[in-house]
Amino acid sequence: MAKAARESKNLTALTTSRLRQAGLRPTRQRVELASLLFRDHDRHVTAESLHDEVSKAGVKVSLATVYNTLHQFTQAGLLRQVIVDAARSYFDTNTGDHQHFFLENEGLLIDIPGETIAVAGVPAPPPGLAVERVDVVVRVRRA
Amino acid sequence: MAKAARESKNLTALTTSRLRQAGLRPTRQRVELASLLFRDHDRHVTAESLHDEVSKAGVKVSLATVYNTLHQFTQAGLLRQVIVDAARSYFDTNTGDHQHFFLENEGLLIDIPGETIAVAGVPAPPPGLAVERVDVVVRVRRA
DNA sequence: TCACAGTTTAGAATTATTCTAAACTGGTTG
DNA sequence: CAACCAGTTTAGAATAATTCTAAACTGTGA
Repeated sequence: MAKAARESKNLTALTTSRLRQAGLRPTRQRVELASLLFRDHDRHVTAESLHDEVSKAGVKVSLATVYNTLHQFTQAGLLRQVIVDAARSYFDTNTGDHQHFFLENEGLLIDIPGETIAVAGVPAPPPGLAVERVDVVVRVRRA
Repeated sequence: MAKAARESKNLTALTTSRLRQAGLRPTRQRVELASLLFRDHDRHVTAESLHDEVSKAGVKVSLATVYNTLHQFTQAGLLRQVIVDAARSYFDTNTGDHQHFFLENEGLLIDIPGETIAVAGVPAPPPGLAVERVDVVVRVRRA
């Protein structure tokens, strides 16, 4: 077996067990999307961009499935949704504690490691409410 | 002239000059929307919510005009757009330095004064980019 | 009072996203 | 290993927020 094929098989096997552990049936589509997504640990995709990517790779997956899958992965804790743009939703393969630069012009997200930024003085939330997350978005533009 | 009418006339006059200063022609619709918006200094509205409010007040303004006006006011620096919800855009009458609690369940925004929260350690942006704003959103839920 | 640039508007158009109902497919069972 | 079925995928319709368009209207300066 050629090296590339061996690696691909390996990736598929890894992805499959990762999905199973997350309680998701490893269907062809989910394995293919997950393989693309989790190849790198700091990817930021849009439903549209991921659909383009998977399509260009010659794989046939409907846009509806991409949406479904992104939401399922998010619920399973494999992805995190990032809300920075009124026009579309981003999903981040980095689910750990971290923040973002957002390039408003290009619609590009860049991770800022969690230890880098410190947010002090967050007041106690109104009674009966629990803090779920503190998001910091550093909006930047081409000067 | 009755007290209420006198106050209303006063508000209208104030609003009118405020709009003129912002370089916006004080049309009936703009004056009416501005009067509602800037009565309080910490309002958070949605195009839909503002349109409902103005309609219930018996004023006839189209939804398209509400959208136009919110964007014009934002460009003129009278409002600030807040992006916290993938489903809709919020506009904030507080344009100063401050942050927000966002009640995910209710879709409600609450201001956190600018001095309260301190963000330290924001890294220099990638070359050629300038920081435009640092947004902090404290997402909370009913416990 | 006139004229016109700037506004408003109804309704169509657009765009991201979700829904629906029918076809399909992993995984399990006999 | 064949049949079954709950869970998935899909095309296309539906939805919802927002923007666009072209025609009617209105402040404002002369």
